Amino acid sequence: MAGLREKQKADREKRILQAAVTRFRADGYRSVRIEDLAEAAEVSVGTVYNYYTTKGDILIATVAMEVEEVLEEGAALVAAPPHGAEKALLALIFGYYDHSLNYLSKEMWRRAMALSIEAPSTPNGRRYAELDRRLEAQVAEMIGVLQARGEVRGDVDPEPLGRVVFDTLNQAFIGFVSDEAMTLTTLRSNVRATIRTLAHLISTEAA
Amino acid sequence: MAGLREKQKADREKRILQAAVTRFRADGYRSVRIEDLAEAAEVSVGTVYNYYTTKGDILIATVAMEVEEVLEEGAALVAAPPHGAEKALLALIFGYYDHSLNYLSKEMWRRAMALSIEAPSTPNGRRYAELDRRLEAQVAEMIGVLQARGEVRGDVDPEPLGRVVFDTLNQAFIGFVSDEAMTLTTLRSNVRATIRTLAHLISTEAA
DNA sequence: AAAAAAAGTTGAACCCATTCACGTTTGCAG
DNA sequence: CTGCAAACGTGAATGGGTTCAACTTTTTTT
Repeated sequence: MAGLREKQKADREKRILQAAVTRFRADGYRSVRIEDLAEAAEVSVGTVYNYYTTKGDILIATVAMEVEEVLEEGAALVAAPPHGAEKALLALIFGYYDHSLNYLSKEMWRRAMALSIEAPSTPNGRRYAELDRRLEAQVAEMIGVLQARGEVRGDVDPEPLGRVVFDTLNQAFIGFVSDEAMTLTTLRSNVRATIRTLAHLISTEAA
Repeated sequence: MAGLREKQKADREKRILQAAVTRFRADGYRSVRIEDLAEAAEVSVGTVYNYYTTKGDILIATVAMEVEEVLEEGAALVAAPPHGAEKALLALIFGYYDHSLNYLSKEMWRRAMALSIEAPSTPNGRRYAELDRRLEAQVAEMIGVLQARGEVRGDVDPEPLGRVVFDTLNQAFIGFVSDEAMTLTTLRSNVRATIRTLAHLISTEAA
């Protein structure tokens, strides 16, 4: 299991990914050449391609790290959401947003999203789609919890609703990364307006 | 106005766009080289770049043609929507969908959408975003009409609701073009499920 | 109508992501 | 410990979008 070869492989992969996270953020995804990464990771260009099938693949790997963390934080929130549909949904969504620039720049997000649309059937595309699916499921799960608590109308199915909420937060996020000047504060405020309307519709009449 | 130079310019641009629509659909966006388009349009590679700043730009021009037509058809529907929120919204959305493959293949849509996300601040990206904005506004407009007719609850703002509906139909469409095997029938049925839930929430209680 | 300016065309050169034929290292059998 | 096979690393070559300096054509000026 832990032969020399295995160890070297793990080492090289880690060095490449590390170089990618650093350089992509520092110099921008586009302007980093594979040759730069190879140099920083002390391997050859060919070797980079031995570990990642495309440049975009390296990016997806870093996005995946980010989203995995976000999902974990989200799970904690879903276990005990704040009271009220609006507050609870916004807490979850803002958690996603606030975390989103930890490892990734807006440019990196744009490229990653573009990639997932453009090449959905590649391993990378599938991987990104899978992350989206899990985020969507988490939103639906939270709606289910709120429903069980009697804070959301019982006559709606959490699954399509989760999709609607996810599509909304996702599209707002695309708007955010598409505009270099937009702050997280503005993003939050944009999405709050939309979610408020939705929350109003699905809340039990108590409001 | 109609000097020789103007005429030649219009001619060349039309030939390039025509070549693009034809070749992109026939051979796939990716496998068509700029040199191919240049040859088909009887100009040089450099001239193609004189009319369109990137390959993606040529694509956006064809997408724009398609969406302009769709908006026109949509306007007719908005003027006199079918009765009931669900029916009316679905009629509008299905109109969009049914038209979508007239000039464009799924691959072309994927690339165009990816482009709009990846390069939102280029003229092309802006242009695509503008088309999205107009589609969204049209959905909101229809909701407004339904509200005026008393078929949609008066206590909701059509604008955020239009955004939610648009985000939903857009995301479903992305799912459609991401899966070469998916039929329009399946797309319709997917979106029907989600829109039904939304329509249920916003309809006047009469239901 | 000749000359100069303006506008547009051209295709070879450039840049990079990606590939691939070849060399090197590791694991393992004898 | 030796030698072979498999796995892996290497970097020069390839392909295609994009750029740009030189050349043509159209328009304007005199």
